[in-house]
Amino acid sequence: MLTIVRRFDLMTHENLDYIERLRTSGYRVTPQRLIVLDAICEIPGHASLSQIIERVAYLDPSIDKSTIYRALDVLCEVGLATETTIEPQGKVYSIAGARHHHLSCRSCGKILTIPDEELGDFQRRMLEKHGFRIQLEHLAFKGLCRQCLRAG
Amino acid sequence: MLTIVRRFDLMTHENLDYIERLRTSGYRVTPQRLIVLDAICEIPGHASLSQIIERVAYLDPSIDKSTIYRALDVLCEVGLATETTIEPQGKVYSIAGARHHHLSCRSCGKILTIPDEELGDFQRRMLEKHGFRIQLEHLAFKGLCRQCLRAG
DNA sequence: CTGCTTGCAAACCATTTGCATCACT
DNA sequence: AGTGATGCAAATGGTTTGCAAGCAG
Repeated sequence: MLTIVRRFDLMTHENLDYIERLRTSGYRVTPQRLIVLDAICEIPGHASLSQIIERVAYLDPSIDKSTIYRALDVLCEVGLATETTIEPQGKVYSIAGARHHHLSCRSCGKILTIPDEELGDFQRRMLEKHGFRIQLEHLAFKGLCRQCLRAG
Repeated sequence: MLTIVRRFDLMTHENLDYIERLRTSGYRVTPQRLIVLDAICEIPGHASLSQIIERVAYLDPSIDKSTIYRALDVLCEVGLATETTIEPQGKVYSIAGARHHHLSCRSCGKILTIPDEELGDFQRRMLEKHGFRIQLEHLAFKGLCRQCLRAG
C-alpha cells in the first residue's frame, strides 16, 4: 500500500495523529481506512457520500462499498472526520480540526468554537434559497453558554 | 369527507386559500391531500415524515403511503407546506406562511423574508451541539441581496 | 496466533413507479 | 366525459448485516 501517495500527510501536523487516534480507540489501522481518509482530503470542501464512494473506487476499485460505510463510521467515531447533513447533497464529510468560528457568551465572556461547516450550512442555504450572501466576517454570534443558561 | 373536522380551517385566513392554491396550480383538491395537510397542522412544531405517516394512518387508514409522499410533494410544490431536512429527524414539514425573519441588504436596504425554520435549524443545532443559545431577537442579518451581489 | 476487518452476497427498508381504477371538475 | 389522482403491488436503490476468509497487531 505504500505505493499510494498519502495525501493526508500533506495536511497540518494536527491531523497526523491518525494512526494514534485509531489505535488508542481500539481500532486497527487498515489501508482501506486510510484510503477513505485520503478521499475525504482530496475532495475540496465538503465531501459528499457519493463523491467519497466514487473517489475511493478510483483510488482502489477493490474496496467494497460496505467497507467505505464502515470506515466512515469509524473515522467519525474517533474524531478524524465529521459528518453533517446538508441539502441537497445529503450526508457530507470533512476532516475534523480545520477552520472554525466562535460563539461568545454575553454573560461570562466564554468563547466557544464551532466547526466551519456548521456556519457554512446556514450561509449556503441563504445563498441558495434567497440569493442573499450573509456577511459573517465581522458578525459576532452573541448568546448564552450552557452554564450561564442554567444559572438563569 | 365533510364529516372530518378540517383542523386546517382553524388556522389564520392567510392559509385558507388552499383550495385556490391547488386549483390555480393545476392540481385537484382531494380528501387525501387535505388530510395530509391536516396531519401537518396537528403536529406541533416541525412534522417529521414518520409522524405525518403515522398521523395520516390514524385519520384515515385507507390512504396509501405512496399517496402521502405524492401529496407532500404537491403541497410543497404549491407552497402550502415547506420541507426542511434537520438531524436527527430527517425530513420535516410545516405549514408555510407562519413566522418569518428578515435579511437586510447593506447596499440597497432591501429586506428579504425567510421562514422561521431556516433560522430555527441553525439556532437549534447550536443549542443541541454546543448547549449555546444564540440570541437572534435583536440580531440583524446583514449582507448583500442577489441584485447587489451581481452589481458587484 | 488472535480476533478485528474485509469482500461478498443477501437482507433491509424507505421511497418511487407502473398501471388499472376511481373521482374531481 | 375526460383526465388527473389513488391504491396496490412491484421495482428501486442506498445502506446495513451475516459470514467465512484475510490481515493487523
